[in-house]
Amino acid sequence: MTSLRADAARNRALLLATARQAVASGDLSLQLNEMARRAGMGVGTVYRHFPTRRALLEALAEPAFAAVLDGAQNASLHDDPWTGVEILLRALLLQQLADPAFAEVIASPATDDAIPQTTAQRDEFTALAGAVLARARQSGALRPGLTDEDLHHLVCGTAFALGLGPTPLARVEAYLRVLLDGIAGKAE
Amino acid sequence: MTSLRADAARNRALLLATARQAVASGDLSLQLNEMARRAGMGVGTVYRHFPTRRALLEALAEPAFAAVLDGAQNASLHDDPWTGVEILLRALLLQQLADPAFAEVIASPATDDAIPQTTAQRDEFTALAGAVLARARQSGALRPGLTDEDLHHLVCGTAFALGLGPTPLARVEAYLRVLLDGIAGKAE
DNA sequence: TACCTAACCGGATTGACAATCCGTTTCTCG
DNA sequence: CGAGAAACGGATTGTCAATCCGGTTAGGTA
Repeated sequence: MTSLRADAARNRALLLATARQAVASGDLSLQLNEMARRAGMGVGTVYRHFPTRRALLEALAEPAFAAVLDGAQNASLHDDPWTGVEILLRALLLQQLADPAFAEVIASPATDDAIPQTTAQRDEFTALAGAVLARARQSGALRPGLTDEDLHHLVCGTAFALGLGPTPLARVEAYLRVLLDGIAGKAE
Repeated sequence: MTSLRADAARNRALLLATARQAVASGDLSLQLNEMARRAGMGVGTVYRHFPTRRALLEALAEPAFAAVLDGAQNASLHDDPWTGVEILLRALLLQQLADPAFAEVIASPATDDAIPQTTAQRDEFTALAGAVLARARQSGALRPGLTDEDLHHLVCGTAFALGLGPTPLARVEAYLRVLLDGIAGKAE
């Protein structure tokens, strides 16, 4: 099952490219019928590769997810615990702005019907972020009383807030500063 | 137009009650066909009263909107500018948690097809909130560089973040503190 | 009360879209 | 090259939003 048939692989790639372009042009609806039309293939083909809109969404989000994992890795390697938190949260936030598909995936809870890739990435992220946050908490840089989950939610909320404005990228640093100042421990 | 015919008024009220119950039970989809079925009336009746899902949504949000206006009024009357901001933001946040319909309305931009009631409430809120925030800015209690719109978005983002967790109401104060600390001026 | 008309009601119908199913075509391996 | 597995395509079915118009009712008037 590891290797798809040649035509299947071609169609899958074409489909992903088509979907990515749709998302890039602001259409996050990812109507599978429409994707089939644009990619010039039958509806059945689309549904075989991605049984649901969500499956397609998760496949699209995969690279952004990988980028965040890189960021989390960096964060955990940095000497200063608080700087680690900054790096982690900035990476998570920036990727959500860069890729709306990723934003939707990361904001929704893990489900059993997620594709394996996504589940694995999510687990790895939880572990890495957990380490970064634990260290910061230990050092007193992080306000007590906020769980890892709280912080995850707050970053997603910040991405949502940015999305309400006309030029999210122009305001990232401002909103990020609000968040960081808000979650910092008093000892900072 | 000020006074509906008796049957029309009755149906409108019944419809609103049905929709409110649907929202309260966690169904925010507000499918107008479904509302008609549950309220025991024809689809046409529903569509005459509320031509679109959004019209119904805005009608539902009206009381919550009024409550926020009250809160904003209070905020503007309080002596301390920063306390005014706290009151304002807490009211805005709490109403979003209490009424998902209101949350959706307040998070989306003003549109021309909004019902007059909503437009009026939105305008009044903008003015009231603007006064509260201007005073706080003047006093240095508010971090510079954040517009009224930014703050509006940040509150909506916080509501969104709370909605990602299982028990929003239990974490309101924690998240609100993060937000307030984040937007406070250094002179606080 | 009896009538008239504007306002309102209801649900059959149309249109758009998601999702499935299966006969046909294409690939791959021996 | 031939057989069988895998993938393709699109007709079809089911669901839901939204419209349209013939039938019904409220409420004013004489």
